[in-house]
Order: sequence, then structure tokens, then C-alpha cells
Amino acid sequence: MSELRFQAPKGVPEYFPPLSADFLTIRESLSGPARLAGYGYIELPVFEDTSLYVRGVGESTDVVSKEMYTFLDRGGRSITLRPEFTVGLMRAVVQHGLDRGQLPIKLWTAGAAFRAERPQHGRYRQLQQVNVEAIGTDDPALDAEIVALADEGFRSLGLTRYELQLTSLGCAQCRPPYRELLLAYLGGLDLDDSTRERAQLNPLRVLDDKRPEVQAQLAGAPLMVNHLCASCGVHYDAVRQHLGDLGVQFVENPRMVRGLDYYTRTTFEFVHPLLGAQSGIGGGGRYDGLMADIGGQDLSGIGFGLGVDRTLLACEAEGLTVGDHSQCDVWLVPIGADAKRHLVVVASQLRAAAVRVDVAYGDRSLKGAMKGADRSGASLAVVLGNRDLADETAQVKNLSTGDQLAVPLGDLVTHLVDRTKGIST
RNA sequence: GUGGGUGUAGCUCAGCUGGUAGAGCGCCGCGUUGUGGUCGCGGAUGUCGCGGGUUCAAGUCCCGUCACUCACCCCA
Repeated sequence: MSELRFQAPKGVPEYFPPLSADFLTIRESLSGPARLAGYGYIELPVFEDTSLYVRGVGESTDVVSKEMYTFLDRGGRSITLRPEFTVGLMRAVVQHGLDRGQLPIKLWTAGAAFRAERPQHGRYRQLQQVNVEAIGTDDPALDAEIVALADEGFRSLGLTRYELQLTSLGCAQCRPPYRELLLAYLGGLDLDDSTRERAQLNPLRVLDDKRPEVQAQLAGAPLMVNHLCASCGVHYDAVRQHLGDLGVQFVENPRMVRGLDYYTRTTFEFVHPLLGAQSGIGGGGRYDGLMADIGGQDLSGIGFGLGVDRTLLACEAEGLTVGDHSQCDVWLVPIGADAKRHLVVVASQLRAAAVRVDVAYGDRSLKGAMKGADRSGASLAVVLGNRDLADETAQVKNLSTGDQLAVPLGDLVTHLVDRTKGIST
């Protein structure tokens, strides 16, 4: 026996039955709406050249400056585990020339991203996301579609307590002058050193400081939404109108800030009130300069990332069980070696017919095997022993009613298929 | 990364002012002959996160460390 005791790396969530069933359901549900809207799946690498993220996400962001998992590979290249999806996806679009076909390019992906933050409930070093992106069209109706797809993902799980926040961050024309305005305003405030530093790096970020004493000073701060250029204003109006048409509930939060430098114009975030400090369950927005920034043509883009881990926590917080926690529908109980040989084959045949089935392996007592049936969540149990083999029948028991009937062995598979497919017998 | 809290069986936790560990749930078995969920009875399982120190003696005190957690920060 080894005295070593290994632990999972710090800050990494692990999911196993029965909770893992909810995890899978959530990932399917969050990507479901996009799959119905013409978005195709793209499989991306988990790591990229470090310089891609520095360039795309922005050197001044916390994500790049202190949260990346960066290392040298065996060829001496600097590699970084992806801290988010959008930049790598844009790189792939440019590299493979997807931007030379019909626009918009609609893609979705899912998987793990990595950030070396101090872990907390809902803040993990390996985090699971579903990402959806639409590239090459700056139609505000497409902005609304993206926002609505994210909203529909959460709604389809039965979540009701979250809030969708929306704002516009302006564009390359109107943001720089606004930034100067804000900087000047912040310069006149009484702020501590680290906040002052933050203001120099990215003044917008000071706007959503949570400390009341800071918020009090920000009451009169200039807001981006009041300084949008004409085209950004028109765009924002249209997005809100489309969302209204779609019946998507949202609140405007002009102080919302995103930590990635590439965001422009429409920007949104889904916030859940029951999750404490890590309340953002999803967010996204436009990134109109990103593709050009990483060396592609100058196409616009909009997309979102939804947090699977946090959505799971949100479901728990709302008391929702979204996954199927049963292990199988049919549970086979053999008594004796002959019966086991027979039922093992039956199990294989049922699986071929897409029936979820398990066998009470291990030669357990009938009592123990039936206990297993109960715990498996199966609705039907089949008992087969020498007595039954002799008259060529099997006992099929309905585990919720307790009713049991003898079924001829020759009919057993079709009988079970019919029963589990909802055809009454 | 900064500051606080916690860390005892698989899970949720109890262990007062230091004297070599408990409950509930779960798990396993039994309640005679081939049947689960309820009930009754019985049973197994702990490097008391890890390492050091103080002490005749530490789960209980001290230091360190790791992990989780709360807030900040950040964000999914």
C-alpha cells in the first residue's frame, strides 16, 4: 500500500454521477438553441501561441497579465492554455479561410478554459464553457439573435431567477474620446493607489467597483451610453427594439464592464443573484476590431460564453434537477450460471435496440440484486432462474407498481423494447 | 494576488476547559424456502487534511503547509 495520497490540482471541479448527468444536460441545453439557428460546431485546440492571447485579449487585461497558464513546450515555444474561446476561434477562422465564404460565419464550441485565479465557489482554474459566435455581419438583428440564444439556453433549463444586463461600449470612434472624459473625471476623485492604477490601465473598469464609498463618488461619472456616436446609437436602439420584439427581458446596466479588451458596442451579461460574488453565469458582446487585430480582414463579430459550472450551481440554487439520474430502464437479475449466460445476451440485444439496461453482476442474492434494481432507477426488472428456464419464461416486474408477469423467453426482448418505448402491454 | 473562516467515517456533522473517537444518512448482512422501495436487528469503514512543536498525554494548544470556503479583485 502506498502512502502517497494524490489530490486533484487546485481549483479544478470534478463531476461524477449523479451530478454529472446534470452537467451533461446543461452543456447540451446551452448549445441547443444555437444548433437550431444554423451554427456549426468547431473543434479548437486547448492551447495556442501565447502571443495570440496577448494580442487578442489585450495586454492590460487581468486575464493576460496575471491569469494565464503559460509554459514553454519542448521546442521552446511559449504556449498558453486557452483562457477564453473567442480569440482562438477567430484565429482558426482566419487561418482556414472560413471568412472567405458566405457571411455571417456561425460557429459554436464547448470545452474547458483555464485561468490561474484564486479559486472560490464558482470560480475555477479549469472552467467549462459553451461558446457561440457570429462573424462578419454587424446587423443589430443578429446581435439580438445572439443574446436571445443565450437567454433561451438558460430558460430551457428552467432557470428563472437570473437577470440579463445590457449595454453598449461604443466603437473605435466614440470610445477614445469618452475614455478621456472619464479619465479626467476619475482624476478628480479621492481614490486609493490600486484603484488609481486600475483607472490608468482601463478607466471603464473602475465604474463597477463594488465598494460603496467608491460608488458614491461615481454617481456623477460620465457614461458611455450617453456618449455613443451616431451609428453606435442607432445600432444600440435597434438591438433593444429587436430584443423587445423577441420578448427577451433585460435591464440596462450602463456601468457594466467586461474584462476583455476586444468588446465593442453591444455587450451583455447574465447575472444570477443566488451565486454570491461569482454571479456571472454567462456574457458576451461585439468584438468588431478583433479579427483585424490578429491579422485577418476587418470583419465584425459577436458572440457569448456561457459558464457550464456556474449554470450548474445556479440550477442547484434554484432547486432544479435537470439531468436524468437513473442509470438504466431495465435491470436484469440472473439466478444461476445458465440464467446469467442467457441474460447477458438479452442485455446486449436490448442495447442494440437502444434500451438502457444493466445486469446484476456478481452473483448477488436475489434480495440484494433487487435492491440494486431499485437503486438503478430502472422501471422494469427481469428475474430469470432455473425454474423459469424450465418453462421458458422470464419474470418481468414493474418496479413502481410491483406487478409481475411471466413472459415467454422468445418474446422477452421485443416485450421489453415495447414496454420501455412507452407501448403498453 | 490581498484579507478572513473552515478542514473529524463515502456524505452532513457532534466531540466542553488536552487523557489514544461518536451520531444520522449511506454501505454490507440478517428477518428460513426465488423479489426491491418501508420497518426491525446486526456489522464494516477513520493516517481526526498534511508536517513539525509544546506536553507524561493532542482531534483538542502553537507554528508551518495544503485544500476548501467568504469578501475584495476578476470573470464563466
